[in-house]
Amino acid sequence: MTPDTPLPPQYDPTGLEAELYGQWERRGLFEPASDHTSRPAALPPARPYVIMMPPPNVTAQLHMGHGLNNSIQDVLVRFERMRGRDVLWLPGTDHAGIATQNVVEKILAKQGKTRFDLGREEFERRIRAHVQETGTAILQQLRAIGSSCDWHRTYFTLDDDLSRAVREVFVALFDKGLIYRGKYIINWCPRCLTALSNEEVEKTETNGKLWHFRYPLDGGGHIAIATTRPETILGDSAVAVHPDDPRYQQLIGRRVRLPLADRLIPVVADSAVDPAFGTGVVKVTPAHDPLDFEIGKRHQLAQLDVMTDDARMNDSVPERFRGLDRYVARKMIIAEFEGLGLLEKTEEHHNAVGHCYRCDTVVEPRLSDQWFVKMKPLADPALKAYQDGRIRFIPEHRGAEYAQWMQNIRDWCISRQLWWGHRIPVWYCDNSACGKVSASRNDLDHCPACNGAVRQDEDVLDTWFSSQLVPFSSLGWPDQTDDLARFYPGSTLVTAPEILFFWVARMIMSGLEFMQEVPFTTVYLHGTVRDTKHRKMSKSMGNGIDPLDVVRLYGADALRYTVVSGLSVSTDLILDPADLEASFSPGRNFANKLWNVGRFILSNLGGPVRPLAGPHHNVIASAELSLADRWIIARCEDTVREATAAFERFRLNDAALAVHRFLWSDLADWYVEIIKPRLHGDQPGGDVARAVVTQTFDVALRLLHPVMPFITETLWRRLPGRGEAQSISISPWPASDPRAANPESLRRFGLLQELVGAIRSIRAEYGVEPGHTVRATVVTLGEVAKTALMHERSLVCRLAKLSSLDVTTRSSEAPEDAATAVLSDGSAVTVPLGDLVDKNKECARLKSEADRLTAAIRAQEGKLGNDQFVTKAPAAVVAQERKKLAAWRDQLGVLAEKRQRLGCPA
RNA sequence: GGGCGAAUAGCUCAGCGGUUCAGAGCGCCUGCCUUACACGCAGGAUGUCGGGGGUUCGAAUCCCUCUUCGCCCACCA
Repeated sequence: MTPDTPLPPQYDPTGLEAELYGQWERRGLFEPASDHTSRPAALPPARPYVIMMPPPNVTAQLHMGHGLNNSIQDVLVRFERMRGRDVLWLPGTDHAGIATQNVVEKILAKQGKTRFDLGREEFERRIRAHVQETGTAILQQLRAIGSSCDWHRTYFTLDDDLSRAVREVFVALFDKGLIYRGKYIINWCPRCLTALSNEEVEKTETNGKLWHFRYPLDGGGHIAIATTRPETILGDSAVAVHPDDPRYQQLIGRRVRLPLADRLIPVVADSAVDPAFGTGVVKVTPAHDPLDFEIGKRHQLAQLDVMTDDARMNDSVPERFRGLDRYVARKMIIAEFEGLGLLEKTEEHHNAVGHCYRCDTVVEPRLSDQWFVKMKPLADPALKAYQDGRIRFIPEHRGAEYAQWMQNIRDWCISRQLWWGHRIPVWYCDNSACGKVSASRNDLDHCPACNGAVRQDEDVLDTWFSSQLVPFSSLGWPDQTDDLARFYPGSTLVTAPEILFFWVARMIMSGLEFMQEVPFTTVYLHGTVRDTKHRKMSKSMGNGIDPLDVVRLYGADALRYTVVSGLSVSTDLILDPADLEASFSPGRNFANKLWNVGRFILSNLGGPVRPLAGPHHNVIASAELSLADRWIIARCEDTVREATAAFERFRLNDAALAVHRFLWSDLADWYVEIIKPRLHGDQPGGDVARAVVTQTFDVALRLLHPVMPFITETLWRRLPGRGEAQSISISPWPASDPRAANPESLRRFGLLQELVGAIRSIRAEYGVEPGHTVRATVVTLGEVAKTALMHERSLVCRLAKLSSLDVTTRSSEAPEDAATAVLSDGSAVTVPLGDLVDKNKECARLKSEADRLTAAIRAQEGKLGNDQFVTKAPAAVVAQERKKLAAWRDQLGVLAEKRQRLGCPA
């Protein structure tokens, strides 16, 4: 669409948005280059504004969560760009180890194959091919919603550069003694066949059972234990009681015969046992429970692993259990205990069971050799950064969560038994006499100690190990690049609270460790997108909304407006997947309204617009300005201040709504209506009106641009003196100009609006035909108000459809039989009844209304006179019915009074 | 089991530490195709601001308590 094409009456974003985005991108407007001559002078501080996109999974499709997150980021980015900051918004994708591997394994499964059939190299190749195919989709989709990222700096966490950073970090931490390998209880996903970090386990409250079993004591008698996981009984290597528990003193040191397994195990005393839980006796299974593991260590107990990788019973258990799934084994074990008369009782018990965050399988605590990062030394500075105020959270209370996690941090299990990811850069010497373990930045082909053969660790690193580095790895670190110097640290991080610990906290820790500075100063955690039942939107639940559908049907601007105006700090965004119209039509309607105000203004400019005086882009009060002119300028100024402050405080909804109110309620509904005659030459002041409307509209477009970039760009370019060569996205942010503020005009015009509204109200109440004019008299409280109103008499007459307007300070001059309304300044407006109603028709109408009411009152009286109703119905209902009756009686009184005043026949 | 947040019109939410704060959008009702817009214009109805108690001249707004939702954390087997 060229600037000369006439604008159609309905805004249609189709095609237009993509075209504009292409132009912006081609012109490099989203790059932080400083050579845009048209870029406004930077406001202090001149530090670049850097925002780091939470990297979506490389194979992900855009969903509403992305839509929300990126809309917010883009609003902030565009706002700061217009304010003259050197802006970098760095986009990227995450290789998402487990998730991506799962996707490709699923595809393989359809062909009846597993990754083991293909072998590691071939499998990796397949994943790469898959990523290649789908990998750019999501970044392309981000363009569709207008995200103004710098696509030249796009990163992928498995890129060579970023992989180099990963090795650097691993080796540095290893050398510092902060990375170690060891055999501990870790969370194992029996479906993904890998270890998980604590954060990757989602605890869900489940209604389970607590079984009480009897273990026979060696030498007679028995002892009762309680467990939620009978299948691990076969791995028990002791029974523990609290050392001070008087009930069990004599048992300590004795032995019990473990049923089914038929082994003798000791009764030990350990203060980790809670005497109040269950029977006060706990079975100790060091290989399958973290607490038992600790107890086992203290008492040198055997660690007996009874399960396979995929959570079936292994060969260390009696033959009849071997190969059974853990839950089948559980049932069988319970049944056998029962058969032996050793099941004492079964209690209902609810506890939190861990699930894999990728596949939702119940996680098995399991003894395993894994790599860990010692977190305490990294967490302490990160906690301090928050306590010192170097990092702030929005909303603030999220900071407490962060602090709590940092204070109770546990070591991070970073090895994953996957094939898709950064392979752990550790080589083991095959020479058993040497056995050196080397972490290395470069691949090793021989042992640095003994020169013998080496083999690399088979495992890969947790995806988040690389994600945590992107604030600097994406800028070229470990090299000291110009980008790194210029853009680290960043400014704001915008993300969902779900990944506060996965990602945000770890970025802060690694940033402090390797860059000696926090990676960003503000963490804005926004809400979650939910459906009308407040369930989180997700593809698997089938309650998702595809943002691209919304873009197609309503436009990206409508999507962004909906999201931004509907989300306040610390609340969730509720959308109805079954009714897109309800959710997104307000945004579309606003875009269309804007479009039509724009069309109207543009088509009435009639040539070059005379610029008004003033250094800023706001127009300044001058003698030629009418009350309405001064009012809209003052409202515009208020809106500039309000929107700017709101954006600065992350209150994007407030900003959006402020501009919405200005454009729709003030500019369109009042100001444009008021200046129509002036524009059409019926009244003087046309030039002034054109100048004022153009400049206030220009300001409003710029204020709205961060939220609705496409439509504002389209309209803005058509304003006088502009063209395709210019872009609103790099136009200066509207400056506040104190001279434009005008409380007196706001007050006066407010009264005028009230007056017009009051007269319209009266007209509507009496059902006056739209084309019919009436007379009105305003009684003001003083001469000042009278004079002021006299100035605006013709305006009020037009807006309220009056044939005449008298203004007086004497109430005696108001008509006797009249409808009256009192305004907030104490003045009163009256309209003679004779103008409002046709006497005969009105009398008839009042009569019939009164008759209807009388009948209703009789019926109601009957109802309330009925004892059955009064005694049987709920008190609230009776009260309500009584209230109704009273209201009708009052109404009847009012009607009677009206009839009397009109002089209707009785 | 700890910690935190929320409860305001039928729906989604504002109301930013007391005194034009009882609001917006959607929905609903009435009337209008008024030469920018029916994705619109004008007018209108609706809430003892979750329950109870307290502080105060005055509270949706501050304090206490209860109820109901939601989130985070947690090795009670």
